[in-house]
Amino acid sequence: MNGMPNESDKRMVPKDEIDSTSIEEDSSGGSLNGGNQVLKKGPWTSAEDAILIDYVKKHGEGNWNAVQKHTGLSRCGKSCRLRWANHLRPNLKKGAFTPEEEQLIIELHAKMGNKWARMAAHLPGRTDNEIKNYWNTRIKRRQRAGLPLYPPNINFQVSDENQQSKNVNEYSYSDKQPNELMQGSNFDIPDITFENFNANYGSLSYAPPFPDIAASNMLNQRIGSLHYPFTNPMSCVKRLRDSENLIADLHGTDSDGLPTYEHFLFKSSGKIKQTFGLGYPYDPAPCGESLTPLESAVPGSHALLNGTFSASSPIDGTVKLELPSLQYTETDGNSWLACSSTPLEAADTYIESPATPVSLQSECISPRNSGLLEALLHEAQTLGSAKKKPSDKSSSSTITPGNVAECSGVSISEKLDECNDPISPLGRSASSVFNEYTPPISGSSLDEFPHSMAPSSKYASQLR
DNA sequence: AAGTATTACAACCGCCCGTAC
DNA sequence: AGTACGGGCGGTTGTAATACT
Repeated sequence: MNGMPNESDKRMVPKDEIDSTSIEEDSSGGSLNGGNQVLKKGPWTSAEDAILIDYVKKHGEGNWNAVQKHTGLSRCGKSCRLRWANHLRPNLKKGAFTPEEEQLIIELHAKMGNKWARMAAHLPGRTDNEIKNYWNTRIKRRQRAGLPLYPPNINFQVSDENQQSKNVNEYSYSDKQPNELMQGSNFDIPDITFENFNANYGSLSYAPPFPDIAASNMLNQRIGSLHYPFTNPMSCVKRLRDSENLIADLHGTDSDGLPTYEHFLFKSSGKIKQTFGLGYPYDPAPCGESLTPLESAVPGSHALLNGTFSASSPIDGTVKLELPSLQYTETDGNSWLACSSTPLEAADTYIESPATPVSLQSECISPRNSGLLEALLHEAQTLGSAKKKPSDKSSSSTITPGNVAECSGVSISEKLDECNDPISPLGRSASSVFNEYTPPISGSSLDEFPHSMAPSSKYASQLR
């Protein structure tokens, strides 16, 4: 953003467009409209911009299809609308997002999910597209960094009216499309706040403790379908509840000192459950589908046992990954879930590259970025490296979904125990789970990655 | 230092949906 | 009911910047 030239100063203009002396003459990528006039596609020229601006000044916004008629502009109405909305309209704020804006985006995304336009309404001068692009790059960056999407101190506060009539166990989101629910009249955006976000700005501590990341990623991948489908808050809660049952099933109790999921996932209350259930029906594998704990861990009984996720066997008919509206795994920097990779990352691990190892090396902070995100990433890296140093034996530990491993000779369960996270939802249960369900593997680091287990080229490059 | 590969970002397009007529 | 239009969003592409060899 910062490094990019201002759109108005230096637009990307195809070569075949540069020499164009007339917009009417330019037919790059065009198509015929009803009047057999070639509608131009591709980047707008300054001349076109001027025409459009002039038109809007005279006629106002709207009726975009009339632009072509009135001005002779060889652009379809929609193209005019987008151009105006995203680039030409006044009060557009260009340039990098400020830390405050970044924070707000995170907060809004936690509330709304991928409702870019609605988010843009809260960010004066910003467009939905701009926010979307920002978010997508942020997602990618944080995925690679192994960081959770949301800061730990995100606080989900759901107003009472959001609880309404539904019991947390009653909701059904599998029979509704996301938009139906998101945009439905009954949908209320929960009050989500970043508790002490500003105060903690410089001391965010939600970064995954890196010595644990391998194990936790294995956890993701083993019992990890608990994580994978966490593409929406509701599913997350439900899955957490399922995982709670998992623990109970595996250990006969869910009360052996372990905090409830709500406890460490939400600072405020469990009210969130119902509301988000209405708002985020993206879960590809609704927990209500009565998967047994083991089935949850091994959807389709084949996805995880061999460590590979079969795209041909979507958990619930679709594996399309919706950007999560919430990542419940990161409410507490010390939480077990936070010490694991992000759900999205887990999902990515499954979907994008089943053999993807998870590197502990966080992406370096981009010098082109500044502000909140950088602070978060930097903090994560700092903490990660700090915690990684003392024992070092798990440094650079990587895992593959197909190989729940002993990293550097340390078993996963041991690593989990090392994690020794008192507030882990699984606590030692996690290691027990591993003991029960994970075969030993070898391999210890990304560098030592066997060729056959090498990450996809895409990820390999990203992990560099 | 130069060439190449990768990444980040901006911008556009296409599909879909809701609404108004 | 059908159509036109506006709007939302996911996906894709092109370019500049950066990293790597």
